[in-house]
Amino acid sequence: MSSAPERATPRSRGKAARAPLNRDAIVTAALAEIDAKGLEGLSMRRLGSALGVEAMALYHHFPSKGELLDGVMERLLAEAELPPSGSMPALERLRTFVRSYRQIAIRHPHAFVLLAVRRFNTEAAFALYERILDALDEAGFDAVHSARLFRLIGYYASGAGLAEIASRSQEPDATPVHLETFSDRQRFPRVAAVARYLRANSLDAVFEFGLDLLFDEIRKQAAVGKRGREAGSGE
Amino acid sequence: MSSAPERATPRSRGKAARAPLNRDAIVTAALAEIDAKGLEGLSMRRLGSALGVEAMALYHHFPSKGELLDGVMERLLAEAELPPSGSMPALERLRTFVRSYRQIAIRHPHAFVLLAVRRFNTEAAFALYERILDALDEAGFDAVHSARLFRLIGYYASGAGLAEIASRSQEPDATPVHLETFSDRQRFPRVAAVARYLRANSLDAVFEFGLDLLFDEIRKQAAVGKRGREAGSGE
DNA sequence: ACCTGAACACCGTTCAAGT
DNA sequence: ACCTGAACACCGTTCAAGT
Repeated sequence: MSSAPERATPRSRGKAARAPLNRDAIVTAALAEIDAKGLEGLSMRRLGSALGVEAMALYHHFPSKGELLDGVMERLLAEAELPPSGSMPALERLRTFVRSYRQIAIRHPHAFVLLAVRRFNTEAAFALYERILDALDEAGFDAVHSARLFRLIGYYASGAGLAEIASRSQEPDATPVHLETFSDRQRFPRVAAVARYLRANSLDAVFEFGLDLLFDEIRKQAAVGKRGREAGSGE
Repeated sequence: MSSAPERATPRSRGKAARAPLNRDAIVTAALAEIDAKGLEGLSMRRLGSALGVEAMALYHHFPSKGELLDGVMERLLAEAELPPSGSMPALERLRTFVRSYRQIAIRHPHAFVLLAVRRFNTEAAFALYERILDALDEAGFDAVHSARLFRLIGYYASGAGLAEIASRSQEPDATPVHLETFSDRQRFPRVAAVARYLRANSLDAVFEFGLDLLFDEIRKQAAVGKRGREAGSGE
């Protein structure tokens, strides 16, 4: 989805007649590059030549690689789905959000690391925060509990996404022991016994289990103690 | 506390009379470098000169920077505390583990990212898995539920650790909007209302809240449905 | 306004050589 | 066995210059 970069001239096929760059087009190319070659595979020089331009041209649109990566984060975040108020109960909307957040990791395993590691400091991130906190408010939670559940949901979504990446992708330069194929029953019998349920193809079930557990508890909290149940050590 | 690197000669003070390098000493220096200057600040060249050696000497002990980073991960993991069986109830031991895992993030904010982003493929990681799964077994869970709770606990621990990093450290190259000082009540009123409970100094309370919520639910599962309650879609 | 070219100060890693 | 030196193929970014 999201905005397609507009081509100014109809004759933009040779690199001579290229339309002028813009931030959207650069972010699109950067995400494609990361998806294809990994986060380490993105360099300003390679990105430039993918766009038919010298690397230094990019600095006219982004002051640094860091801000370009923030742009990629915003693009990823735009793939998160939080249904509008009224379409379904608040907690169901949040559940949908967490599911869609995990899907970002599955669709963009290399780029998702950015969401886990870099600060969310962009406008789009704050707009998303606002909507999540709105849903928690709608579910009846006060500021203290909204903050706590916001964090809890975030921890789970982030951890689940990272687990997808770790389970499905291979770090080529790492020590060669693999959970997927693990079977040393002598030394790690418990790991061997459980390994088959830890594999990547079990992650869907594991994720839904955890999500149910979390939201069951959240629902209970919403029904019982919400609004005004102070619980110390706020600041 | 882990092994101190042995100095072979008593007269090792000039760089001429340096004791021969070993993996432990290199990992110690690498972690110190990461703690001091961040993950991007670690280069084989700088690490070499910190050890009084050419960068290329390190390749005699580690085949690549990736395997060195695996060594740093093992060192970090050694700081995780999982009390021995019998010292306290199994679920309390796991709770202690999650708390200590978060402390790794607080002590080593830059290096912790490695634990979140790289695969755990080392011996030490598998040994830790084994002990966690042992505790879950002791608490009465079968293989399916052990796997699910193993993941759930991992997601929470990982997410909580990353939140510590994101909240406390500053990415200098990022877009300059900060939650810590946020107060745009016009555009993001809910964020503004909750911001004070999302700040870094609230994270202790938030973490303990989530931990209680998680382990309350885990305890209930252990009491009721454990051992043999199959729940579909295993493989 | 938008982009280029050269340069600066770096990277990880290979490879042959030294002791 | 352990380390060095030179080299290769890269980096992000600055700066002056071009159109």
